[in-house]
Amino acid sequence: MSADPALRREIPDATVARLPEYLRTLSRLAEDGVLSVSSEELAAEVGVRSAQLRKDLSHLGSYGVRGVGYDVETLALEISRALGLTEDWPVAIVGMGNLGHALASYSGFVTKGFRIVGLYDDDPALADERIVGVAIRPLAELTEHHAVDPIAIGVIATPAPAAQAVCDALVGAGISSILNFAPAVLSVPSGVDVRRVDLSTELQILAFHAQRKSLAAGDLRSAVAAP
Amino acid sequence: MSADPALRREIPDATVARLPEYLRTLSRLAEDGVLSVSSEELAAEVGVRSAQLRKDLSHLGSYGVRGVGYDVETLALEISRALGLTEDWPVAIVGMGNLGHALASYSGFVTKGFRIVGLYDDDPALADERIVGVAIRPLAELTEHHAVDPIAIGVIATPAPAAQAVCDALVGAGISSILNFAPAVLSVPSGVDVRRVDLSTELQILAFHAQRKSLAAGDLRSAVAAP
DNA sequence: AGACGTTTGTGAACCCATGCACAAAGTTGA
DNA sequence: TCAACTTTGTGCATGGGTTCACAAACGTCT
Repeated sequence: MSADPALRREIPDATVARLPEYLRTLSRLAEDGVLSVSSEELAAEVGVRSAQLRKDLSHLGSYGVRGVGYDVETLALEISRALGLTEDWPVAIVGMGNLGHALASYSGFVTKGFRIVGLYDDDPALADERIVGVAIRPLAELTEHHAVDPIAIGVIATPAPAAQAVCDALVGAGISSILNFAPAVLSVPSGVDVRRVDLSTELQILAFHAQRKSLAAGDLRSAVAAP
Repeated sequence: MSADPALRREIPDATVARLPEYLRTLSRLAEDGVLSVSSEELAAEVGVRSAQLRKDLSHLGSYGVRGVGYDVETLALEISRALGLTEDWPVAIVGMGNLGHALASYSGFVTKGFRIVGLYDDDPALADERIVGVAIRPLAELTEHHAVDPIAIGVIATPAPAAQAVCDALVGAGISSILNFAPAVLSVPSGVDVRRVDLSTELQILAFHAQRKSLAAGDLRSAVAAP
């Protein structure tokens, strides 16, 4: 009777960030032949509180059955729909160094919905190499390519100094969703969505906590000062 | 007169997550010969509000000068200290497929403080290959290696099904900081710190927002229901 | 020396996210 | 059919994080 809440209500960012994890776990359960899960069980698998899981799911609609739990198949489908994975998302990768190669051949990349349609690099040494059936082309051909076969998401896998120029090229071609692996802050017009994945940032955060642990563990060299 | 606040106070997680970005930007400014920045300028570079930057920095101590700003060199050093980057962090990578290779040769990896001391993979085809001067060894040698030349951080770059076993091996050897690139939730004893980086999660979040944008942009097919 | 302009550091208000606890709703079994 | 049990969906309280706004502190200029 009521419209799909995923299209009408606002889904909090924190929830959206967890939906892929729920979906992945549900897919695994489905493969294992599990038909139904309770919020308690699923939450335990994913590593969150059951109340949080239920509240997250409530933002997409009411797909559970009280006293029973959630149908695995149905819930997976509804999360896929909410995330937009029932559509097809053509992806282009710019920068085919080590990281670009790894991304292009990463199997998890090709999972539902995502499809690599373009690989770009200006290095002539890479020209016309093919990865997963897609040729590597110079970046200048991006706009032309995009006009023929539209790209929804651009992935930047270049060194940091080139990232802003590549980003400008992507935005200029009309791409408004960008995943940036370069350690650089990109400035983009409003309406363009950038997410950054940064290895060294993650390492530094780990280092911070490791340092905290080692200091807490009775390393009294640091107790330099007193009141 | 007072002790280093970084060692006495608690630094919020949200702040810690931003410190690497501040540090990177400060390093770039230092290279460009900039001696001093205001919170307003630095915040603009990083893409945060100046009040947030000041509050973040206030957690490490009081290193600014009112009416002037922050000394670039000093602030970079203090952030490095807070993050623990004045120490040396030996890193091991497990899983030398495409991603492992890319990580090992990633230049940003070797930046201050981090040093690759071990590469592991059980595939005999990779045995004794060397990357950046480090040999690839079978995972069974991890514990022995760790005893001789301690490893602070373990990086998991294997396929998802192998991730938990690798994680158990790392934890068993005594490593308590883990960076996980496999799309799997790892269960670890308390005291072990795991951070996950997942490409397909990031893509799915982008897809969600892209879908939202296209729905909002006058795509009225979806306006199915009305009161 | 003193007034003025600038910028930091932080108290206070707001906002979002998490976790608790329970009523509502469904199933199962007698 | 009805009672007992299970599990969802959610109102409410709690806690962190972000932003505002301003007093305190510093340099500069006269």
